[in-house]
Amino acid sequence: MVKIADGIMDEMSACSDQPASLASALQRGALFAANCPSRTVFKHVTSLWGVLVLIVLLAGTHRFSEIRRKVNGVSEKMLAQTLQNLEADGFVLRKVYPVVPPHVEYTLTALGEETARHVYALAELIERSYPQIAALQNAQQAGASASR
Amino acid sequence: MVKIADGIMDEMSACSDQPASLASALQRGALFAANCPSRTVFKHVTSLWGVLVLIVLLAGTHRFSEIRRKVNGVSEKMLAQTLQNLEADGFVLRKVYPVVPPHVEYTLTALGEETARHVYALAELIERSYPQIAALQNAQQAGASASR
DNA sequence: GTAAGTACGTACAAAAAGGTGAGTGTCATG
DNA sequence: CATGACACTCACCTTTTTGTACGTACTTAC
Repeated sequence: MVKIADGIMDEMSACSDQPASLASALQRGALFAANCPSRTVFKHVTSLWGVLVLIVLLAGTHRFSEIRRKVNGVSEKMLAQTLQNLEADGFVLRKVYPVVPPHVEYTLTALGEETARHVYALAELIERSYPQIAALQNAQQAGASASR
Repeated sequence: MVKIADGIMDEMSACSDQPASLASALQRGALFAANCPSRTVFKHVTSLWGVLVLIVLLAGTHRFSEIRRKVNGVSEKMLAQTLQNLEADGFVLRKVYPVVPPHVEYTLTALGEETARHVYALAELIERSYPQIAALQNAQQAGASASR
């Protein structure tokens, strides 16, 4: 087994509730402790809509309704919320042109692009291996129905 | 801007509801279409508990309560559910020893290890860049309160 | 003049996720 | 002899997330 996870493991006990002395630990995040702010950021990028938006924006700047058309099934409300979160976290840049039919453009920041590439790699891996997964699930289902 | 997202973009219109002729397209997943099964798998690995469990298991085989102790804040119910999902998707292997105090071990499969490495890379990136993100959010908050 | 597009905000309702506390059966420890 | 550990499961409840439908302010197209 790999041992690369030991580093992040040591941060587990960080991120407690004491306000004064542990401020730097809090700043660093520490995904493993409960009630940690970095968990929120993580949820923003790994939520389904967050992921899909990041992947769309990896192809270049888009307008609101362009994203909406590409990401099938997202409601306007959810898309607006997702984009606001990603903007607040510094992953996307929002540029408003004060013209009469509103025109807003969304672009990835440097951090957003790096994040999106990781997310994209993960999405691609799952897409690639989905046939195996589906086959496994069918096999398990068949086995379950055979055993009852 | 990068153009690597164009490949997955072409799959957007796949994954429709027709049962017969598009079975192979359905098998391939196509994360971008609505109501697609690969979205479910994706949600399993990118949910907060899913992520943390994968990272813990990257360090090696663990028992149920070991995982629970390492992943702060997870309830027994959620952990059981998460592990069942990951097992059904073929990311973790569950090995039961039929001994008198129950003994169950969880290990990553090959697919699970590959996935976990991607997830871990993403988590590490966010952890690393969290200080910047927090600083940005504080700056935005300060700007907002200054403007009102 | 009516519809549609643009980029959202808001109110309400539905659905999903998550927490809580109990119970299972056996054994080791105090 | 009572408690706790083990690995869960179940029923019930609360919280969070998400969807739906509508409104906005203005313009272009039919």
